[in-house]
Amino acid sequence: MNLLKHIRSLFEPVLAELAPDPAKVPDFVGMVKPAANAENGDYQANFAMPLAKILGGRKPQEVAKEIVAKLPPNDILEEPTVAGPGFINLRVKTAFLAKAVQQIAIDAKLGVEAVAKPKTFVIDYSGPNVAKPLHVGHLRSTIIGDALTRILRFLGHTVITDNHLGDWGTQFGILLFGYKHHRDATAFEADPVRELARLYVHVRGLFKKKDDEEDEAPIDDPVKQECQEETAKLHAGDPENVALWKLFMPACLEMLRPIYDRLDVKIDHAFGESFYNPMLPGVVDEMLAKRIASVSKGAVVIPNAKGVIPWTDEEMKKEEPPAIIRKRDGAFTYTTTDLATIKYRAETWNPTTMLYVVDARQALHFKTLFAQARRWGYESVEFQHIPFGSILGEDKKPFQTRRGGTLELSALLDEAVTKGSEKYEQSYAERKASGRKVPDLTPEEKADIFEVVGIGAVKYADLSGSRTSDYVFSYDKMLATDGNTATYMQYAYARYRSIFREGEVDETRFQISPPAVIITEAAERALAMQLLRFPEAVEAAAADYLPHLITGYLWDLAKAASVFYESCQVLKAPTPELKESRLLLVDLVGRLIRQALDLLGIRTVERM
RNA sequence: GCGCCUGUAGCUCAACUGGAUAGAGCAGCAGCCUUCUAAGCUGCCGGUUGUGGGUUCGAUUCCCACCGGGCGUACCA
Repeated sequence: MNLLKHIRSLFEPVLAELAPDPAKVPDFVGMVKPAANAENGDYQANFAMPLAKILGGRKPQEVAKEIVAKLPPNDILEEPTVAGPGFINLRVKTAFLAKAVQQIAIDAKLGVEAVAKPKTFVIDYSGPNVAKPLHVGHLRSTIIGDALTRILRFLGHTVITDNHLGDWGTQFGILLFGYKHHRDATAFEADPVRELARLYVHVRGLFKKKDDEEDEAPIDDPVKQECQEETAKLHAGDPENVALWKLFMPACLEMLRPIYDRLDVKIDHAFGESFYNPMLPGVVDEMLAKRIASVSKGAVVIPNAKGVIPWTDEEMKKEEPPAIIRKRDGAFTYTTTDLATIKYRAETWNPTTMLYVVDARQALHFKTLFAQARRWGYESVEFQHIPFGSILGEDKKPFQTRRGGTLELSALLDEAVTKGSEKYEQSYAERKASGRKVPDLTPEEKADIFEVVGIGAVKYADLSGSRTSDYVFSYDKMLATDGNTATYMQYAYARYRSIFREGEVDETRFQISPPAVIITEAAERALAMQLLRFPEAVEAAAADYLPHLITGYLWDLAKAASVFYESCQVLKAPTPELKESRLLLVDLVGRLIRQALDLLGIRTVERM
């Protein structure tokens, strides 16, 4: 049950009666919100002020009082109070809280209801180039895309994920060149994945570097030119190169496996660029036939989002550029591939919505693409670019290795796991030395903790900031044990879980027959309130594709749980009934932390 | 030039999309362990929300101008 929605629905009939324009009622209903300040209650309604104005300058306080008086009888809210310029302060009845908390205990989804009208989403994310290791640039797309997938599915939507692989690009030229000139035949036979990875790195090493800071070779680099020729031959259908491409592909896909496994990311499909390659001429023909595309300067272009193709130099300065779908030399572009992809996805899965979790820098590309795809015949599909900011180093410059190259994702994760393990071991030793309780852990359990903590830290850091802004990557900050971090949540989880071991309590029984919830202390009430807000957080996160609303919820939950845990004894509670009630609260905190982290793709451990 | 994003405490970030006295964490200061895991908790200090206008009962949020930062601007993806 979504408590906020529930309360809003109480006001709806009253507002419908009062508001002159029925179309405005949902806006007013939406002005019931969580209280900004807990001293003012649990929720607050802010619609009296604007409503008073519409009603011809009545006094807001009077309007507020009238609404309160007309509120239907219910067992949810205490008598609302009117304060300040006309705020209506709402306090949920404690008895209702207690009952509602008991109810979510038997719900596997902890109060989150399936949406009334499930949508079908196709989500495009991650999109690595095969034959090339994943690097830091793929991190955000992969993590955010995976989190959104989990969140939308949790709400009951159908989500189809499709990894738009770069499997037809210049990186294959590098492999083809390497295979032809530098391969170790026995090594390839024994382990093609490893040998191809070696060849890729080896050939990249043969490129002349522009300077030490850049990973790019100059255009006139002889090795690079040969690689490009190999790519061109592949695209032209050269039998030898096509055969080699087919030979390489399974190994290339295999190279991606470990990193996705490690990130706990599963993507349903992987229709890459190569899959769409045969469809590209048809796309261009169709666009020309429908008179959407035109020939400009030897290339075939589609108009910008405003439907304009700038022709003169003057226009080009003012207008957004068109998008090229066939270059002067006859080659197609990624816009062409994206159009073919839209067509295929629309025809195959008939989705309501297509999401593209892609770097904010490609905003213009998607703006143009979506506008023309609508004209092309897909106006009923909701297209959404889900942009995100760049990852910056602590120097505020694009995140790179110390030597300036792009950092491989596996190395980044290794570093996070290593740093996490060092911190953990140090803390573990200190805790033990000062006589505190620490769990006895096998080396395997410890290794698992390090992995869970390290990967979790990277993901949580990425997801906890607002999606659209750039974020500064810092191992120290993400692995901090205090503050809004994965480590903090994971530790809190382990701590609360330990109560059941300590008290030899089988907490699984709470899911079948939860005890009555007794709320006496302020900390218990505040925690109960927070336990019930999970649906609000999940629904808000899904509505705007903002995972950080879930980390925000987690943080609020964790703080409420801390206060409760410090001020209320659980195992030594004054009465058996209170002990049961508090055990249930602790169990729910644990389940909520685990579930919320799971929606973000982050794991927990039972002991740490 | 045009367009998009961005500017909040010393640092890293929030602020539920227009609501009440702008909140957290770190850093700094002062406290809490004969233990339900102290990787924890409590309190204090810290702000002209880049600047100046406007819209209105009310602006960090919306509009305009300016300043600073980032990114994008047709044959790479």
